[in-house]
Amino acid sequence: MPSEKIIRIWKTVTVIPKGKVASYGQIADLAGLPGRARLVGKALGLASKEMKLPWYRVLRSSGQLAFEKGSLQAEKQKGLLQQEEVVVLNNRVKLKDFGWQPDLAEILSKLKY
DNA sequence: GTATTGACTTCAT
DNA sequence: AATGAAGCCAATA
Repeated sequence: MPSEKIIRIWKTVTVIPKGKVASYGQIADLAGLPGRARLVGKALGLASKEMKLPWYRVLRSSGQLAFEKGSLQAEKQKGLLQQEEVVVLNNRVKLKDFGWQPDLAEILSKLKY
């Protein structure tokens, strides 16, 4: 069984709005796990199969996709993002344009601490 | 119990 | 812009 922390990360990822992206660190923070960016990556890795998570909306803090350019996963992620009108160029997204800026109400209503 | 490993981040070259 | 080192800490081994 996954730990509570992992579950919380999954829930948090679910809250990312369509057409927006968030960084691993940001998700960690929102999940109440500051400094646990790497755990977010691990959580997504566990969930990638079988679950319907918008894992592809999670990027590095730089806006870079977490996967190597040209990799199967990177291409797949790019396609999924573009399906949501998110522009991906040279393996990266402009956070200035697509970065998610959550407000407190949105988080509280969907996560329920 | 210690050691290594990350779908990371930040700061410093 | 591109590395690299250090920091991070739960999960694995």
